[in-house]
Amino acid sequence: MASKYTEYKGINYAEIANNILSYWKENKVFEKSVDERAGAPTFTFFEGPPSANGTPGIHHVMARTVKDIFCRYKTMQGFQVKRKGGWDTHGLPVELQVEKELGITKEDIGKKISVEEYNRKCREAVMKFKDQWDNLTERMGYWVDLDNPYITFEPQYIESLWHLLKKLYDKGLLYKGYTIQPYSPGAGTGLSSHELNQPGCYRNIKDTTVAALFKVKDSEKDYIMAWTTTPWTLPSNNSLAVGKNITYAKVATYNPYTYESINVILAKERIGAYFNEKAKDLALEDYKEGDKLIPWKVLEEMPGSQLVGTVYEQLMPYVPLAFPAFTVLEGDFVTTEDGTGVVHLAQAFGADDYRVSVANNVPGLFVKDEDGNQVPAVDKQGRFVKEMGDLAGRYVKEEFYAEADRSKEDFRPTDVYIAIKLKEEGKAFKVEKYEHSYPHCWRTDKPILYYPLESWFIKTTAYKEQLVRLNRTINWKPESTGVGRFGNWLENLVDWNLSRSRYWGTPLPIWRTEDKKEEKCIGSLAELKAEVDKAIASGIQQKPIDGEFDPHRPFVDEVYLVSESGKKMYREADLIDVWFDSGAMPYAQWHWPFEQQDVLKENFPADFIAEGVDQTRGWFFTLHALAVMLFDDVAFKNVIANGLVLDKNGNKMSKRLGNAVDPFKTLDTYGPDATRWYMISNANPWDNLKFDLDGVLEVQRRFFGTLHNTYNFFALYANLDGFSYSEKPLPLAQRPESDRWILSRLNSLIVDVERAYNDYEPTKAARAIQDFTIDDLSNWYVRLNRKRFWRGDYSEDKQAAYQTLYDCLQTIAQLAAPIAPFYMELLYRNLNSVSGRQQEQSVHLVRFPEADHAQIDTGLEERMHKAQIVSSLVHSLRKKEKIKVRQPLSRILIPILNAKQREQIHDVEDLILNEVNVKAIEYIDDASGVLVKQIKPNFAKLGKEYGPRMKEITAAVAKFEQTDISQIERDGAYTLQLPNGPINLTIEDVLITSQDIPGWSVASEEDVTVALDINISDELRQEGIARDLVNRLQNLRKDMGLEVQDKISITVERGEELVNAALEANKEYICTETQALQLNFTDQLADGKLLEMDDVQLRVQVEQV
RNA sequence: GGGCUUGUAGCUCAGGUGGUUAGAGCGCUACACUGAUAAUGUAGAGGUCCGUGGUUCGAGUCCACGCAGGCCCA
Repeated sequence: MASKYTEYKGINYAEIANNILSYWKENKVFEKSVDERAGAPTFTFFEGPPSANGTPGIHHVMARTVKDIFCRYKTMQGFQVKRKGGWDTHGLPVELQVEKELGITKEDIGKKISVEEYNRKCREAVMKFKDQWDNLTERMGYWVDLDNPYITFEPQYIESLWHLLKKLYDKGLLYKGYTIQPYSPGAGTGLSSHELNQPGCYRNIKDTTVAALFKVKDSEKDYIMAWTTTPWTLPSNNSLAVGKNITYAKVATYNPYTYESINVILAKERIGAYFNEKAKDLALEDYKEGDKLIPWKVLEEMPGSQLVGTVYEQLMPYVPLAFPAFTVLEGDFVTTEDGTGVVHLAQAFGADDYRVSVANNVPGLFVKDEDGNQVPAVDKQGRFVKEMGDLAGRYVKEEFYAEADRSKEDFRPTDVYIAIKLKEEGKAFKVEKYEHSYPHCWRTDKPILYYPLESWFIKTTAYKEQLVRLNRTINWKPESTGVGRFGNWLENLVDWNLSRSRYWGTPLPIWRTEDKKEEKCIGSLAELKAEVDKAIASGIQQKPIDGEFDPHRPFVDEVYLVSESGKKMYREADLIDVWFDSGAMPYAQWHWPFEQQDVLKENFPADFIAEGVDQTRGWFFTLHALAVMLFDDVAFKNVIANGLVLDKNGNKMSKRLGNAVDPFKTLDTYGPDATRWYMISNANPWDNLKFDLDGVLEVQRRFFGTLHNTYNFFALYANLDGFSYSEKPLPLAQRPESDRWILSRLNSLIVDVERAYNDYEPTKAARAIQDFTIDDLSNWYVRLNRKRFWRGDYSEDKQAAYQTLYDCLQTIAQLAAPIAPFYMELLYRNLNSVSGRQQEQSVHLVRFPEADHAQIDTGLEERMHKAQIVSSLVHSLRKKEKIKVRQPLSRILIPILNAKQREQIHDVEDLILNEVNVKAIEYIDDASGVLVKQIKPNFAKLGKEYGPRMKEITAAVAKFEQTDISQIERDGAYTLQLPNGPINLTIEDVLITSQDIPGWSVASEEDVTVALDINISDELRQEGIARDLVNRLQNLRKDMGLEVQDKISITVERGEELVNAALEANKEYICTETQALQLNFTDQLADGKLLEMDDVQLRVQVEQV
């Protein structure tokens, strides 16, 4: 055991962190923190896997600090907290990165590069920055098991995924359906939103638009008007959508192309876009064919809800559809920003169209292909199918035609062709070119179509109710993300589209015969092996599955199975959504159920997870969905959805803009503790953080600097006195008021911090610890008690001071360890290496402190608060009167409003007098006859009772004289005679203060008022001089380089009478303070030093003895 | 366009259930203090509590409608 506490001259926090890191490694502290808790209740944490194909950023430090805090906290509370790391390895970003590096596109896969080679590249790329990630993890102090992580591309992991998929399949939750996706006919492939968001994909183009007229069935001449920028979808129209809160108008007018008399129905707000205001007043009957101004008149108005259900005639009757096709529906996406306020729907060619049609059971327009399958009216090359009469074979977009065809003289784009046709048939009201932004395929440069593509889905909608119900049991931080963002998402749930047409990912384990009549879903590698053996037996497959089998493409595609009826089966070519990979990690990370069957019992569901709020519909959802569908349980009980880390100006960080903060550099410069503390204390994790390095510096200076100074102060004197906490702790009753006060505050702090951690409010915990350390411990307790540490013998009082300060530091180390694991470890070890009071090797192995409620004395805390107010007021008055604190003053006056207040201040009198260098406090009460009191109503209390009468009460109380105040104080009651009847006031109904003492300079705060007697007697003056001299002598000692414990001898040259007297009178005081063994006077001092004081000079000589 | 979220001092943030002088830290200015000193104390300047309406005796706080930023989704 060390005999001395380590003292520090300077401190390098980053270096400390490195030392602590080595200490943890050497002593396997992390491993112990898990292993030593074996058998204890578990606290389960799930690590959301990052992808190592990019470098980590500062926001990862944020997210991982949040995770780390609660894992460390729960460990300290005695739980066993296993933390298995993980890597997310599949997905499009990996593919795109590889393609970029190799300079290839998706089309080259299978041509310039084999799928096998391509996937091998992906596998390498995805771990490219693993070292950097591991390095960051370690250096920021994130404790997670990096040696046995789960990796989503490993065969065992994929096998678990297959098992889960099969469970879903067996429940009938896996089905193949359609989804409307961006589709490029030229490339023959669907596009991801990621691909669509690449720069240059959205372009402004001019399209032919049509405001089409849909005739209301059984009406004479009523037409509903809908506008579209894609006229080629009009032949596939199956319904119209209106907004239920939009007001529509029926307008009598004439068809501008056929001149027929018609009534047009459109949103009232959109009339101006289609009708000329000048023609409004023209008489309808005066209209002649060809007139420029077409008269119009609003016949009636109606809400959209009234239009819903209206049946109309098919616009372009190529393919008949059964009722309820051609019905007006309600659509929440309808606006009056542009168009007519009526949206034409073609189920096959728009996501909204599809959703609304399906929801209303309206059939979409499809035809049967040669295999009897339902297909849209436009084929995958972008051409109308043969059932479409005169349109058959036409490409829907002119860009799809060959250049040669387009340049022919009689070439008409299909949109124009349709527009003309509708004009001629009297079904168009307005045809015009319109410029808008439209997505293009980044490969072919041609416009995309929204087109129905086959996909595998998980029928999450079947579990909507359970998903919503169980979500209510989850503790979300912040709550709004759970009930709002996530809750709404669940309310509007759609089935989970699992399919991805890509190469690097988990293959869908479904095999089908060519006629799609037989199907098998494989749930394990063993099952696959067995099926393959069957296929080999039937001659369909040659190669058996061995132990080395990689279930990725292309190998899995080379596996053919045999159906029950003996037919060859092919794997469905899709990969699954990578979110399935990560959502299944609770099970797949343990290779469940193939190994460690029991592990789920102990480690599911998670007690806690944390990730960015952008994961709400990603990881948070897939975790929840799988847990609910497969296990009828939540996947996690508590979740923190943290916000973004922005730059200091509130802009998104990006490497391109150069405003990204380098996490490694930050850790190098400021150390992990200040970085973590700043992130947690500055704002709640779920708010966005404006990351400012100056803020980290401030945390370092203010919090860690203060704490470190406090420790250093303790170490300095404890070493001199040989304090090693070997004595028994002194009973509270034997410790002075200020010790009992700081211990009371300390125990209150423990209560607050524990509550904050339990509520997943790390910011509150950090701020509470910080405020205690800076305000209570350093700036009040240590400042007031400094002398107890360095003056006199090793008395009981001194022991009390050491023990008290030690306990505070020790407890802070434990409370703050989850947030600042390195520095708190240092503090803990520095203290315990001498005292040996705690046996654990690390603060992270110690149990979290438990509050001793017996030490909490709220009365004492109140009293001390009064002392702080009085001291602050006296300082303020001294400042105003320009009298420095070193000059003692005789007394302060405090008006006393009641007995309690007097008692409170009296109990802390010594502290106050000491702090402000005043000899006495005099209390003035009513008997003195000089008190002037103010009174005002207690609004909070009276307001509840009298409400509207507050105005008159306030006015009446404002008119109170001193005698009225005395009366209510004396009687405890007072009756107000008011115009609207009398009101009885009690003493609790008013607030009485005294903010003035006639003839004195006073200051007041809260209910305390202080006056300072500024008369300085000779005696006080002399004492002031003595104090000044002590100060100068102390400085001189310091200049001479003396240590605290060195003794001196002082010789002073006699000077002014007052000064001489001052020194004589205070000789003993001066000697004690300056550790002088003697103080001698002489008439002449040859080589003394001239000390300058405020208005005197003194020649002295100081020698070490 | 929808959902969620944020808006309080130059900056970062506090401000249970509405209650009458809206706070803290940093920064700035000035003064003081100095056996913790790369600290500390005191004072000062600095506010349309995003805006507009409303409810109320009373609104930073509650309601409605906007504005601006952010995230996610269309």
